[in-house]
Amino acid sequence: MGDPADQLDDYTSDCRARVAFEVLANRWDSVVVFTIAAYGPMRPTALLTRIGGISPKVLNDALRRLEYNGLMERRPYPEVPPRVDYALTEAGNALLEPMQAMGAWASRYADAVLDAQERFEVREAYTRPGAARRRRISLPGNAE
Amino acid sequence: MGDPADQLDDYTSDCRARVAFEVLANRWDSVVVFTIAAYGPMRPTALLTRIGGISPKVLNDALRRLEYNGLMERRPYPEVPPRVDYALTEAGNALLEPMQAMGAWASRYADAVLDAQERFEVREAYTRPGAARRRRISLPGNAE
DNA sequence: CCGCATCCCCCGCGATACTG
DNA sequence: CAGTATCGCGGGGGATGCGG
Repeated sequence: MGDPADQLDDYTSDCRARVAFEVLANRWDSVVVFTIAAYGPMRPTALLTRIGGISPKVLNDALRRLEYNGLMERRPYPEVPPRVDYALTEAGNALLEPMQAMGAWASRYADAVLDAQERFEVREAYTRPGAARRRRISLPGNAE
Repeated sequence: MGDPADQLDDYTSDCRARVAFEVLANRWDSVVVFTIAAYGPMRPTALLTRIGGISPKVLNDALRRLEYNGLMERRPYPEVPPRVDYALTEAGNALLEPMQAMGAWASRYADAVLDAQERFEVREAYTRPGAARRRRISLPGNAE
């Protein structure tokens, strides 16, 4: 864990390291993983209320994608009414620690990011009046 | 760094931790950050050849987005022909360690991810013949 | 050499409505 | 309750061409 170049071939040749970011690249995937890591296997409805602000369809998309990527296991029970829950796989569990490292970075630098966006927009408005809007990072307190 | 619930409020309330993933959510952003972390400030053309497989336009998009998010600093020189280079900010540098943690996970589990995708598709072909194609993680050795 | 302007495609998000 | 079917929208990836 010293020289960044140690992992560099992972990017320039076959980019293996990128896999870690791609499996969490979508908006809700990391939220779902983290929630289940914190509370254990959960049913979709529980996730809906626990997370908040996510629709059933989008949650289902996320769960299937996580299953597809091997981070989550779907566990259906042969009952009626239907019951299912989702649990982390070994790979999903192993991802938790790196995710916490990213989270620690965020709690330290999230304000810096938002400030940078703010200053960038001011600067751009001055030098390029007609500039296209950029994609801000959307936080609940951030909503327009 | 023990209980995942310690960071959980970051997700359910204002989702601060998500910022860390959003700033690297796009395909090339992590590659660019990592390359510059390894080799120091670089000019766009150098990045183009070093990284490979990325077009000038897409690289420029990535650089501007990274600048917008406060991870990179654009440093133009008043010369002709024009010269520019990009360097990591403090926030960008601080991101390197968490990124390496993610990279370590990837080198351990990337194959598991690809296997999971493979098995998922086989399973799905059996139970849902008309299923829509899913978005595979694209690696150079992976290209169709 | 830098990077902007276009154009196209794909896909995730989100809302809504419906079935077993 | 779990999951699917649609539809619209927005935005990134990629290719190409132009201008400072």
